[in-house]
Amino acid sequence: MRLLVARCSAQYSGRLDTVLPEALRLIMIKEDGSVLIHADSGGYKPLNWMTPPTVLEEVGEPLSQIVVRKHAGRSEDRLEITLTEVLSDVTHDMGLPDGDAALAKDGVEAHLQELLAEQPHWCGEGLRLVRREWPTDIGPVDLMCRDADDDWVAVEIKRVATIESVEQITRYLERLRTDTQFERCRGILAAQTIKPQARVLAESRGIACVEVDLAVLRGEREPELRLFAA
Amino acid sequence: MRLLVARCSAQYSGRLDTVLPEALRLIMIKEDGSVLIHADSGGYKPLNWMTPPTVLEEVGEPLSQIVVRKHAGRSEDRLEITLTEVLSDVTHDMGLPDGDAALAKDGVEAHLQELLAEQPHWCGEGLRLVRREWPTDIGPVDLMCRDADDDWVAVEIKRVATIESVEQITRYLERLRTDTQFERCRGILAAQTIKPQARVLAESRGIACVEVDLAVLRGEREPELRLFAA
DNA sequence: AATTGTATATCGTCC
DNA sequence: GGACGATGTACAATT
Repeated sequence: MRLLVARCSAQYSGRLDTVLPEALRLIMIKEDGSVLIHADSGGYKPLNWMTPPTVLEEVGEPLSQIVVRKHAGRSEDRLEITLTEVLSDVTHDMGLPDGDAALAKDGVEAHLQELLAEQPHWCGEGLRLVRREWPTDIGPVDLMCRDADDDWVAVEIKRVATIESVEQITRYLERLRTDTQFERCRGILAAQTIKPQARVLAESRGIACVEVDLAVLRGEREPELRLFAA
Repeated sequence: MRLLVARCSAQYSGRLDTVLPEALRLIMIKEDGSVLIHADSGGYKPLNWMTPPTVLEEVGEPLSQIVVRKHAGRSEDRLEITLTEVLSDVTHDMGLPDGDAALAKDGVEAHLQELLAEQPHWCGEGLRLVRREWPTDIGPVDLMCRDADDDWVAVEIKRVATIESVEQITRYLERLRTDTQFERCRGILAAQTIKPQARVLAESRGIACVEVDLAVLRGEREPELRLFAA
């Protein structure tokens, strides 16, 4: 990894065009060809960047320009960095990327689905799981269940439920209900958070909304009711 | 900006939980409290990060741990970085952020809308603009026009048009057509690129598709027809 | 290669 | 401050 601290300007041309006026910034060049320009503020996102695969070209001695090229579909992406003053230029050998050192995540939608599959009653009282990833010809229903009356219930699971989530389960229900077996099939939208507009749309379509809590699902916390029971 | 090259592991707990095993990485600490952990590959995105406002705590001499805290809603986000070997630790004073040095973008959806508002004929022959951002109670229609027959035409503008774009203009048309004044209102989807599936869906719904070229809209290039006229 | 779906999405803007 | 929409979304999984 090469780290350049330099006064620089940049021009990007690709999906759109950008101009970055001159200022002091960090230029990060990774072993795999990634190039990132970071300001000393602004969080997460680089001002300009290029993801691999790239071709780098260095111009001048001392270094006065870096051109990063990339083939993107039929045209070419190009990032041109002009350096007017290099304050620091160090390269660190950070070794080969270690596959074991990958980031492990916990608590994403897949986990939510696992937990709700094990405990479908959090989606609705009396629910029993029939199958996860129930196939339809427009995609799989996250959980297919039956309720206490033995009626079918399709559950769509999201970390954050939006209008689009409601459209999705609506499509599934529409599809399922063409089959007489499922013509009474109900829909439930289960999510860690449900956007207000999604809730309104869902309920206007007779789709129930359930907000679920990961910690509760894991048994790490009692349901909210108990908070007031003390 | 402080740049640490160190063998480190990290744990994040917030919207989800992540574990990052030990390896050699770059830790970037910005003046505004941003903290980013980058590997020597993988492009744009840090493995872990925290956006401002944050509270940083450094533990040990020599440095053996950095704890980054942040209030996120009702709970707390926490990033804990454990350092086992620090290879480099340099701080660069990069001066105050210069407002003039902000990134300037060109060619985003807003520009497309401006240009098409000035030259609506690129959306369809004989079109005249009535109003940009025509309000409906489910959101604004990008351009509301009338055609040569004085019929209404709603135009949805996208940089890249997808199925979702078709759904969006469909919702608008549905809404508009409930008003007898607009019951014959047509729809046009204008974009720099239109995904094949979006085109099929749009045309099956009687919504016209127009691919527009920024350079042509700006008069920097003749329309494609001329390319073959030489 | 193209499409789909998720994201600690991030980041504006508007209300 | 919350909700909504655009993003050079990025990125992975799947067809």
